[in-house]
Amino acid sequence: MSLKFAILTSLTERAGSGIELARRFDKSIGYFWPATHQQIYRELDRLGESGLIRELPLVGAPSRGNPRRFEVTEDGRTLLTEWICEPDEPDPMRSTMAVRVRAAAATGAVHEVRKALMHHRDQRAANLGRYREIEDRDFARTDPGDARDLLQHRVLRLGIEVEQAWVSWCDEVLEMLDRLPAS
Amino acid sequence: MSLKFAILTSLTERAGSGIELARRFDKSIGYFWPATHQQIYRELDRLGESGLIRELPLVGAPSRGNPRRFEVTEDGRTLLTEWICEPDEPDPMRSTMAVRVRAAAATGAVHEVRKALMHHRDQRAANLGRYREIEDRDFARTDPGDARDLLQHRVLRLGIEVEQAWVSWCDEVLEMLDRLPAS
DNA sequence: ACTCCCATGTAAATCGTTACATGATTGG
DNA sequence: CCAATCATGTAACGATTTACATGGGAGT
Repeated sequence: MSLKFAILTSLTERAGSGIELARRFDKSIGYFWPATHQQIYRELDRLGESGLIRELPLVGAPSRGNPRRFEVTEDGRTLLTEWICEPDEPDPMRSTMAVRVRAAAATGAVHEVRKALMHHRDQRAANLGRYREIEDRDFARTDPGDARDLLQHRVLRLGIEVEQAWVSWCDEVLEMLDRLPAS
Repeated sequence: MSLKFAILTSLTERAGSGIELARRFDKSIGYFWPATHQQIYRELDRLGESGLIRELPLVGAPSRGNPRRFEVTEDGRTLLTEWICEPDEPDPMRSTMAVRVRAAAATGAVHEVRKALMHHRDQRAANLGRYREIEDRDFARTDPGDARDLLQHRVLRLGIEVEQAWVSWCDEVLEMLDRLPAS
């Protein structure tokens, strides 16, 4: 449901082609709403049919260095700003790791979950590292910046804080496992 | 992908019928892997065909107070404990709220996001309240309990810590909006 | 008798993932 | 020229959501 608006947002930030969008999803807005290029192309078609985006005119023949590019229409911009105002229902949490720990508790195979936890912890720590690099690169300025910059920074901070919470939690559980008898 | 294992876990904790599972998903394991009763019935069929669960024999005719009940087979238990050991890739984050804030930043409609944020904050706070009630009711004992209890408690703590992070983040963004000029 | 809820299910639509296809083009 | 990559797309499947259907039992 939000893919549509994630694309409108990204195209509002800057007009671009399908592949460019796919790349932005891989390293920016996709941290909060992942999507593959297949999803994106499909959604671009639909958004075009609905008149929410339009294709920019190509100067020459469509080719590798001259791909189809899209921009948001006035209708699209209007719909997006209306959507911003809607009361937001939190997306339900969905964590395989949590299910694994519950499974460990249910079966009594408590130490078997250690490998999963350590791997999970490492992945979260890597995410955290990526986010902090972005923060240092893009938001390290001492002067406040404008409202847009501040809001973008808050979103990145959300990613950082959530990943931090995960890393701490994994560490706590791993410590707890260390204190348990080897079974 | 994890629904299968969430059901196996829940049936390992206690055998039960489809509706019972649906209710447990609504107030326990579903906090970390939500599922509707339709998903659950379909998955129960598949798990039965794969021999991972089996139907308990009914004493009388199937009826309201005498529903079909399922338990995990030895194969199911084996598969579940093997699955516990697999290295766990974190499920990608997916947050409509984060996309909304990015949209607010991109369009410049920064104050329009306030209503969404406040509603989101309230929902997160309500989740937090529910989790804390469960903690007080089920995990308030001073003696440590066994390994299973400890692990279950850690999972609940994960929920609590993530919701706390969300509430704080919403408060920070709302404060930030208060300090910005009215547009 | 009427209504509500229980327990199970079917159906359709959308969303998301994985695998593969195609032509064009750039780099070596 | 050949391989790798770019840019776009198709196809199929699985997962998820939403809506509706049904037959029975419980309560009033």
